[in-house]
Amino acid sequence: MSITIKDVAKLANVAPSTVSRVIADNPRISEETKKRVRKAMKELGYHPNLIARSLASKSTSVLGLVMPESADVIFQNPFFSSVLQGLSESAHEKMYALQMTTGKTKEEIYEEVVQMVQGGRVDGLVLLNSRVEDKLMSYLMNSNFPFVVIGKPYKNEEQITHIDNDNFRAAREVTEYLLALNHDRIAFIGGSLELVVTVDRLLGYEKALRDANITLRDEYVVHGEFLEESGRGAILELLKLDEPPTALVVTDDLVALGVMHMLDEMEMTVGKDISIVSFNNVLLARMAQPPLTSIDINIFSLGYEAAKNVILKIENPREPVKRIIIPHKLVVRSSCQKLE
Amino acid sequence: MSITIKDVAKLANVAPSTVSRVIADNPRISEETKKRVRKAMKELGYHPNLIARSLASKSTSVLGLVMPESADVIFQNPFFSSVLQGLSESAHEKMYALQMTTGKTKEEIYEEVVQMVQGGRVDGLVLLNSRVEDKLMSYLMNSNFPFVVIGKPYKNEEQITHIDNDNFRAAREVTEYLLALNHDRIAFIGGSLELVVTVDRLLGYEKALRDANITLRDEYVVHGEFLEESGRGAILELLKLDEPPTALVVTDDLVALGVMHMLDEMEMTVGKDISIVSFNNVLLARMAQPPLTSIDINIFSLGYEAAKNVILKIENPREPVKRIIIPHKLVVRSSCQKLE
DNA sequence: TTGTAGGCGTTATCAG
DNA sequence: CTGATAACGCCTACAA
Repeated sequence: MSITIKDVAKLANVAPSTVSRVIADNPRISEETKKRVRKAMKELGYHPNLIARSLASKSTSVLGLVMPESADVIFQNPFFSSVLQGLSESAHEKMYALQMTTGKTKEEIYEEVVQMVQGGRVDGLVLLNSRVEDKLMSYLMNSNFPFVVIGKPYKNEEQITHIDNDNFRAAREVTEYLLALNHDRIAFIGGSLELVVTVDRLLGYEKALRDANITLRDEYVVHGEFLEESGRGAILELLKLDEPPTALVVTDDLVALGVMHMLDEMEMTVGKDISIVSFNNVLLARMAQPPLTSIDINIFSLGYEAAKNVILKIENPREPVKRIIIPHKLVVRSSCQKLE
Repeated sequence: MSITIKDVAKLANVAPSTVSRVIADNPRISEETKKRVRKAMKELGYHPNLIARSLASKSTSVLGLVMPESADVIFQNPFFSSVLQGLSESAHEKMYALQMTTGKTKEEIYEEVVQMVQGGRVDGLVLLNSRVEDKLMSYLMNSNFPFVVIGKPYKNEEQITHIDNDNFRAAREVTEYLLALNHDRIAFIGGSLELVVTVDRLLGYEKALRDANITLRDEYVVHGEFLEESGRGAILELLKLDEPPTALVVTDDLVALGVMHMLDEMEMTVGKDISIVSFNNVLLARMAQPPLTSIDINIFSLGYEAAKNVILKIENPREPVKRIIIPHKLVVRSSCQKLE
């Protein structure tokens, strides 16, 4: 039997409602009684029952994090940790707690989210939008529940607040970087095409080539998972070609690492025999051998801004829809060489 | 205004309490009314209010994850992702949600935990026990609240259920492995000595040397953070010695990577000029150049068993204290060489 | 400035 | 097998 507001009230010789008001720091309570009540709280070691409070006030101060389907892939990627760190820091500043979904399939996650939302367990959601997630988003839009997505929503882009990089431009820039190094046989190794981020980056790559009057070749574009394994398969295909590429745009550091490993087994030297640029600039990029030139997309900020913006939405339901673009930056290391 | 149990009751022509019983699948309700009630729930799109349920039943089906202080270090380490994945999977199987602390300092985290516990927000806790955390643990023990720790508690080991590896033995084994390769100048690069895991591994290392009749040298033992940077500083010190070590036992893959990087800059070849074994066997170990020989400590299982065992404690308050040892395994790759 | 009373949506206890 | 009714602990009109 734990200490309730009534126990405090009794000890302080006031009504329970007064105690409640003191907790909320209601200005209409005299300083004197506030002091008395606070003393009683201390004495009894009182801590408010957050559940009861939530029930009465219909708000929880909890943020939900919706993991993408096939979460095992994301758990492997350092990207996730950094987003989480950003979310955590932001949530903490605004005194929100963080709760995450644990489901694996799309259906499980959908059910979990509905439970969270209808069950009143969270005040808002951050979607780690990986796959196209139609059903879930339309549900949330219809129920008018506060949420933001990290990445670009597959559709209804104009009606959903989202935090993203300008992936199109970033990809164009890295490709132009390679072009400036005199490469013209540049291949693209991407994640699943179901992901908007992959598409954006692919388009940026294509745009840069087209602007440079270089014909696009289908054989130069391959796809896989955001995992190290997929990099290995991809590179094999590319090197079998009659005119193998001299440079690679890889959409993820982890994949790039797989590529490099494979290349190494084939006795090709990255930064000499072949050039690589990749995306995300996680710790691995710096630690790779040779260190990878990579686009830093500021992952922490993606998370930080995401949490900040759901909270904005929660606290002001008429907060406008926003599209927040986190800046990126090319970090040049030594995985690329200038061609003569 | 959302659908409540009363609305369902009205539509199904029963009392609210009956609806509640149907939700709980109480066997004393006739199949027929169950069917009727369920139909009504479907029709109205009813979802139970979990907050209200929690208030009435005094249980939340939520697990709390207590992050270590200075969480930024752990966020950088792939170790964390894997533990989280294990926790998530286990929690999901038992239909528990997962909520994590977001505080940064020891004090903030303590306050957060007290709020969670007294506030009734979680049914149990998993402590990612990094630093010595006296105050928090004694609070939890005194309040008799269900919790387990991942790693070995600094004290009260016999009274706290914890999930750990046999780090002493693991360290002894890797050291013996190096000894078998004819190394006798073996150094130890460890994380903070405040961490029990570091101490255990150091002791194992020392034991192996002593058993082999090799004198311990203080200069051969250096410490840092569980971060890549600390590896760099550590190795510099060691190589300045008159008799620099020929082999290194490093307590974390990330640190080992830092070491390797530094070594590389100094034009020393790992696996030839110097041998390295490390701990954890995260993805990076496999991807390193050369691939790192590392002790696989089965991180996923640490998380999985942790969640499983708090839940056991929650559901049976008289569950005995347990010490669960997750098996480890030396994964030999190519970072070590046999000395002639 | 403070107290009273009703309600938040469930579950649990007791009757019947 | 089912229905009232009283908690659960807090918040918030409305009164005083």
